Amino acid sequence: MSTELAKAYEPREVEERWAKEWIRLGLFVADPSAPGESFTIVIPPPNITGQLHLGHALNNTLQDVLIRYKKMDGANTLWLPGTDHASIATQNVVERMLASEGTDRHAVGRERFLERTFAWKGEIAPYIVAQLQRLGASCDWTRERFTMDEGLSRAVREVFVRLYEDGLIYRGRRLINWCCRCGTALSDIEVEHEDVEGHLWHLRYPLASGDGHVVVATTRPETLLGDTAVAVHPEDPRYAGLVGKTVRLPVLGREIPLIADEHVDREFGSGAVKITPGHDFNDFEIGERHGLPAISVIDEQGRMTEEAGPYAGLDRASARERIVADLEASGTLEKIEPHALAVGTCYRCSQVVEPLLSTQWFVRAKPLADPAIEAVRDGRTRFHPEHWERTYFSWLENIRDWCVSRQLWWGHRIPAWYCDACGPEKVIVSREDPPACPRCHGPLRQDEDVLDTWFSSGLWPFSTLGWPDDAPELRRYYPTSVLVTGFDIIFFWVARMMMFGLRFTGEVPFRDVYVHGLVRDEYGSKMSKSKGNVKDPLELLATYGTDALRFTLIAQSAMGRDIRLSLERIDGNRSFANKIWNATRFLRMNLEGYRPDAPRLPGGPAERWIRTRLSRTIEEARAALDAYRFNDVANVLYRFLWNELCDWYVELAKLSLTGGDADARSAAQQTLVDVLDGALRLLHPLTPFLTEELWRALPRVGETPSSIVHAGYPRAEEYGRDPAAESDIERLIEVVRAVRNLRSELGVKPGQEIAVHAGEVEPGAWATVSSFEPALRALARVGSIARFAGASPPRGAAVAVAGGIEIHVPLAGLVDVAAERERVQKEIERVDKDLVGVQRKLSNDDFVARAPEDIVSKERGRAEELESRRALLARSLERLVEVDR
RNA sequence: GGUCGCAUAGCUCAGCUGGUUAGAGCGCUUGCCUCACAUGCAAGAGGUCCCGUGUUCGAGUCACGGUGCGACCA
Repeated sequence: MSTELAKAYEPREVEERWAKEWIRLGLFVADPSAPGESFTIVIPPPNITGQLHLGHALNNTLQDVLIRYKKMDGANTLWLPGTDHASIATQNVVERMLASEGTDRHAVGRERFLERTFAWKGEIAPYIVAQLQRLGASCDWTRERFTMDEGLSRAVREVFVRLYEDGLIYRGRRLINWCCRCGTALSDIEVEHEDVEGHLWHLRYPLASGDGHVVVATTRPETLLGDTAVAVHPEDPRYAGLVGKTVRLPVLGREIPLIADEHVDREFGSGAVKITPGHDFNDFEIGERHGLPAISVIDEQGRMTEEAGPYAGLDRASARERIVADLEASGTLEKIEPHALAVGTCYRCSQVVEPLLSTQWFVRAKPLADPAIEAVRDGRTRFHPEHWERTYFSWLENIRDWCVSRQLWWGHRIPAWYCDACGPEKVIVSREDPPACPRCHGPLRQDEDVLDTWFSSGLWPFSTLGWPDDAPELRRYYPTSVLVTGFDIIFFWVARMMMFGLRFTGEVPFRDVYVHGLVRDEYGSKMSKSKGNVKDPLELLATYGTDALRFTLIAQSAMGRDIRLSLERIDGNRSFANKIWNATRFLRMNLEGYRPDAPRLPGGPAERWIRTRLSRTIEEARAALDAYRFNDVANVLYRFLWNELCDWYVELAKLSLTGGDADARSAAQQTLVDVLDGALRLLHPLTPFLTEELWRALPRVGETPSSIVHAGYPRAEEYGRDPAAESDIERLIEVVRAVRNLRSELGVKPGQEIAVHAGEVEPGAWATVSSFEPALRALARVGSIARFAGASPPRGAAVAVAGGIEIHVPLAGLVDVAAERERVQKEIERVDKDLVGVQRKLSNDDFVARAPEDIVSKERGRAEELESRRALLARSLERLVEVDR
């Protein structure tokens, strides 16, 4: 209290101090036994692959807003933080490190590789936590979790075993997506489709009978070696007589059948397609239907297998070149056309993915998906904005079995064991590591593979709370209240959490899902390292301050929209922080004689007005927060603090503070203190650092609480409502604006006082306006304001109508009359334009007859007002003409 | 090919269940270092609300069609 505030807000020191202090105070440590309604958020755990980006900044800012709001409002809150092991992504990072050291994981060995990766995690996780803390994230840091923690790993095992026991997990040989670079299977959604300009090769497959050929079109000629049929549409007249015959496969000479299948697209190419069940998902299904063999001609390294005959050992790309050349030489190649196609690529390394036959573990998805669909249909979980549920449904309704095994080392090892003596079919799946084969007591070999990262992420909302144990945290904080996340992981994560949550806890994992947009650059492009348009959040924090960045992200978070982050906007909000800082500074400079414990005085209209405005603002802010309308919260608070409190109340309060009336001074001081107190609390969830610092600088009775968080979220009732004061001050503001406008347009010098002659347009307006004479003097440099008698305003005056009065400013010596005439003429034209619109409405009988009464009378009132204004301006114009004569 | 979203001031965007004079920030113009703040104060200019049709007394807002952009799925 004793030290003065600096002239401008310097965020850095304040942020560093409070980030530490909040943790030291244990402000956000959850207590399951404490009272209050539970409000829980589990953090979308950042991957331990590196530093956070602006998407994380947005995601965590929004969560923090909700948690701080609920915490202040008395809820028993828990925001549980943590990190994700991100098996494939993290393994790639560590493998790159090894590569730069000239070695690789196979040389290092599994055990040392895992040690190395845990060491990496040990470095990165604290760094991520520090970044979140820097952002102001009010997580319960004592409960930080990591997806590979012991407890969470136990949950993973429990789920795997139970699903296996329930027949929902099985091991099988099927076509899967294989990333040759990462050396692992991927699930369907881990494959991204990239549009590329490719080719369509038209190939002649001779009929085995020797009489002619069939032309097939393909985008992947090298897979021809694995063809086991050629398919046409059953109703395609071009091939009517050929179905059932056989064709001879070029190069290899294998005889394969010509079959008919309804799924063949007659429009594609020649209408005949080669069927390669071993390397194409559609072909695999056709193959199943027709009992065709599946041949693998490409292996896990992306090389041609022995089945590929003369091409064995070549990689996919060179095999294609060679085959095309050979086909051309043999006259098999009819033509090549350019063709756009979507190739599947690995979402972690962007290499082209190869469909391969492989033995993997699968989760039977449908029985899990159905309850997850139902829970959203009946509203147990709601999406905000709602339309995201369509995305959710469309995926779950078409879900296919989920390949969960990964040929990686970093992750949860699959709890399955094999006994070489008893044979590969005898699989043992167990919660505990089995010591020996239960049949032959021989040694067991654990499955080498790990589980898909999303398998453990799917358990996050309850595994972090102690499940499968019956933990107090689980009882108190589950189901969680809201999940805040980006739409890009609705499939990966949200849907999986729903499936697992319902299956294993019987309840939805969260009541609400708030889906925010992506943070893009100012041109709307996705930020990506390859484009080089990534902005480092830490850099932005350092330049503009955390609160400014947070406020900007919040203000831009309109439901259902991406965020284009512009530096200008952050800069503007840096000014906003400075503005609030200075308002508080102003208050502290005017506290002399202020007694915190003195009874509150009612104050004048200005005091009652700003309290009313705050009360309404509180109501709006709360409603917006409750509905996740983050941008509305930001806008409402910005407007109140800057455009009402600073622009008007502080200016009005200056009069009372220096006017010599002790009560008026006290009332102004009290109001400034109370309103600022409420406004800072109201704003705290958005800009925690600034508000915490300033709030503690307010004078108060007794000891200052350790944090603004304990001060309660403002309630509208705290500030009361006074509609009369509200309309009076609005009147004043209108008049001040009108006079300033006249001054500006007339080019009156800023310092020069002017006389105002007023006439009353609305009954009672004069009494109100004239009572504000000191304010008019201070805010509009009105030297004197007097009511003119009857209907005889002064000659040669500029005129305006505002706040229910006519305002006449005599021009004598101020301005040239011709310019003023022009101004009035323009004003008349403007009024005319509005008047025409209103009159057209009123002359429409349908409107008068059918529109609601209040709308019609509103329009009538407007017409009257415009007409009288027009008449006034016209008279004024006449008198200006007279002056000229 | 299917689905979804977006199109409003020079730029970035608000505008809920159809009814005000269509708003904000930045930028721009003009004037001010007025004793909290030049990260400021005051005033101002700037819009065929993408196009068309329809529903309605009334459409930026609702419906349908089109155009353009983006995303997701196949």
